[in-house]
Amino acid sequence: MGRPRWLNAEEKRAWNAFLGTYELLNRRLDQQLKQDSGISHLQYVILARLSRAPDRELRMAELACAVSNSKSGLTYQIGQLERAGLVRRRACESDPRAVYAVLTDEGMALLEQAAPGHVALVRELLIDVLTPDQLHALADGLGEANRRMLATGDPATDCR
Amino acid sequence: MGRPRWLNAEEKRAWNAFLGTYELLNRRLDQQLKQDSGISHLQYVILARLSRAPDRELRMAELACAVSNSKSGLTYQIGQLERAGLVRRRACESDPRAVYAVLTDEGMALLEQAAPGHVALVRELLIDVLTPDQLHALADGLGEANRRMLATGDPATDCR
DNA sequence: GCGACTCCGTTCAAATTTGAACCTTGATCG
DNA sequence: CGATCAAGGTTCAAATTTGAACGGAGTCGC
Repeated sequence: MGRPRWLNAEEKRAWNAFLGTYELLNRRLDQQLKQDSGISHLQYVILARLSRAPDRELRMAELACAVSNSKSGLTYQIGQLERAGLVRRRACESDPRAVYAVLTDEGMALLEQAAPGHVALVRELLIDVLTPDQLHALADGLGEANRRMLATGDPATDCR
Repeated sequence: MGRPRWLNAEEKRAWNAFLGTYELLNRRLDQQLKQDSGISHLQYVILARLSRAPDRELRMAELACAVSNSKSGLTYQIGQLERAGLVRRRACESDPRAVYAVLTDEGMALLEQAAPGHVALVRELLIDVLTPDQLHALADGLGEANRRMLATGDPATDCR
């Protein structure tokens, strides 16, 4: 391996924009969701993921992986959501070790109430700011980066 | 305002890829930096930002803004970095309220030691995965989103 | 000079995240 | 069977983040 290949100006620009956009965006989404619906962005993502699953339920490990969260982190969040009545835990009949997180009707209702404002903000702050070409490039490029990291991921490391 | 404009398939793809990539990437960078250099990704970003500043120093508020962090969060991190000898606080002579965070020689040395591996991983996981067109689109698109959020930001809200 | 504001950075308690350790089963192999 | 190892979730303590105060100074208009 030779000398480190530093980032050139455009690469730096892209990298900094990527980091900055995420931080800013995540914070705005968090604030809006908390204010309007009393849940965090992470909780929204969890509820949304469950709502798309068959029977609106998913196993803990699978859900953790789907929202790029750790096992223990998910245990905590599901605990919060359960206390709020938005999610319910269900034991798996075939495998005693497994636990399903199930979206309740209340959870679905909250999600439907929160979604319009959330999506509108995502549009305003990111999606609608991009040109169609940029949107496409972002979907392709980041999609590929995503795929590679998932493929490379140390499987022992929580899927994270 | 009419019915909510939901995200179409490509928009969803872009949005999910964006969120997922950040989560995965940030975690990998964190692990690598902790393992190789004993600092978190956030701490790396702070040190790196300081290293680029005139006299390697920046005021707390400015630094907080530059790394998209909260004031109290930065106070904490600078405390940690100071304990480790990587950063030092300096009072401002002209304004008694102001505090400068200064990168020490040790901090600079650590940064220089950490940088090659860090940059290599950023390349491997993101930059080098993108085509030149995608890189350009990302820099432009996310740069613009970034700019707008900074412009829109409630100035009272910590600059976050 | 006074009052009303704002800015700067810190402090504090509460909420969340992290990572390792742990407890239960499954699965696999002799 | 019995041993070993991996998988699935939870628990726990420690580290970090959050957001709302707070205290001390500047600033501005009057």
